[in-house]
Amino acid sequence: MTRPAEYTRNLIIKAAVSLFAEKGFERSSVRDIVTKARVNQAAINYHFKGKEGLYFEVLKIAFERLTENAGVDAEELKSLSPEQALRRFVHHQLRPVLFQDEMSRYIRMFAWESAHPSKVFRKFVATNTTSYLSAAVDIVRRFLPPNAKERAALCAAICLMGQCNVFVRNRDVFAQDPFRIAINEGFVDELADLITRLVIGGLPHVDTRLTS
Amino acid sequence: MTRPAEYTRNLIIKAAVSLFAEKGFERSSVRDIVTKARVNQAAINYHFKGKEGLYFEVLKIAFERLTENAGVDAEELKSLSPEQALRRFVHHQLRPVLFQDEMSRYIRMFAWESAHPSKVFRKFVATNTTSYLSAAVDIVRRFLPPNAKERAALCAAICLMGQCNVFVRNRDVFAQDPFRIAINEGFVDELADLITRLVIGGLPHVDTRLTS
DNA sequence: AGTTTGTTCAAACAATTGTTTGAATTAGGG
DNA sequence: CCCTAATTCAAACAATTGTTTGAACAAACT
Repeated sequence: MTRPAEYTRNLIIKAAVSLFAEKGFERSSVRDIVTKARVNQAAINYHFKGKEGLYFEVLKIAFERLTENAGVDAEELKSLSPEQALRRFVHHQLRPVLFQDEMSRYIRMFAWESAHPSKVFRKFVATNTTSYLSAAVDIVRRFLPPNAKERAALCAAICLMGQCNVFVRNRDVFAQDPFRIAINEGFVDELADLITRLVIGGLPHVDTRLTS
Repeated sequence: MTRPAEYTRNLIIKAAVSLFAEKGFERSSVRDIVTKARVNQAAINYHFKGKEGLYFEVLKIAFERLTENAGVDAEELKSLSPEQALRRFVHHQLRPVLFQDEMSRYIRMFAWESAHPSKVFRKFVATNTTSYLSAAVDIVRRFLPPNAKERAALCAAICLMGQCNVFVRNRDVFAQDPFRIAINEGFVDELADLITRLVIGGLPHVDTRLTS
């Protein structure tokens, strides 16, 4: 073998994560990916059975890494106060606004998916029993009235993610003309604080009507 | 002239609004549009100088209609209590989850843009002095501490829109498997109530730090 | 050494995209 | 009635997309 297969696979995955995070799945072409990975055109189809296969693999990796190295661990969650847990979570979600590290790229990928889920992603969440929202649901529920319906917690979690994601996706838009927000560490801290306060203040007032 | 030009233009615009609302600008092909409008392939380029020209026209119309027939009018706003105004606004934003009328389609188009602004849209907001966020900013500000920075109001408005938009865009996703939310009038009412309470409860706690 | 197996590569393929072309058609003004 | 200008139309174009092909290649096993 000219070059170990594993090596090429990793090159492709690394390039794919970078591009999928930057512009989402649909807007990333296989030619962009193979160019960035410095591998041959046909490599993606050989190793992953096509672009969608590659994406599925990437999603799997991202989900694993994110759950094992989440902002809040399942047990750690209980040791934290509800507010601390929420604050940590929001910070974690807003990470990709600022940083370009591995975790940020994964979060950003999911942010794109939350805007417009791809076919592959839907298949992915169908096979993965653990919802990618469950962390948010757990965190949110501790603020809700004890008799709040499960569905209310789900909707509140979706709202929470929506608020964070809009900033993650549109990072560069807000940096530009009509807004001119300087995106730096200070801004992210304050934004995280704003969202945290918003949610903490609001959640207890969510009533229990949402039909389950 | 075989058919009045105005007539064809309107056919195209109507079909385009429908498709842009359904899947967004990029995912709507000119062939889909001309098929739906029952006009010739070249008609879009003849009447609008290309797909982007058509979209710009559609955005202009949508923005006009939405501002003149907004959920809350600029003067009407003052006559309403802050809570009433917010509630009306949220309901208005959530409309396309349920209805398929003209206004809903416009709102849905902007919801797509809030997920990933197109080149055309950025040019559009650049030429339109009135921000498409200004209504949300006005509504949100009345809940903020009086000394809250302008930027805090902007961020809070973005959060508000983000919460509504995520449901508008993903309407059919939430209706399906992992969630199975029955999307009906009752659900939308309760969702609007949830978001309204969230925001009302949270906004007063937003502090004034956000650097301007 | 020779064969097999796994991997890379350049090229071509088929499908889809937005746009252009040039002739055909139609309505209105002289 | 004819001529001009506006509009429609079928066809082709150029560019981009994801995928397939078949030869070339390198390592491992017999």
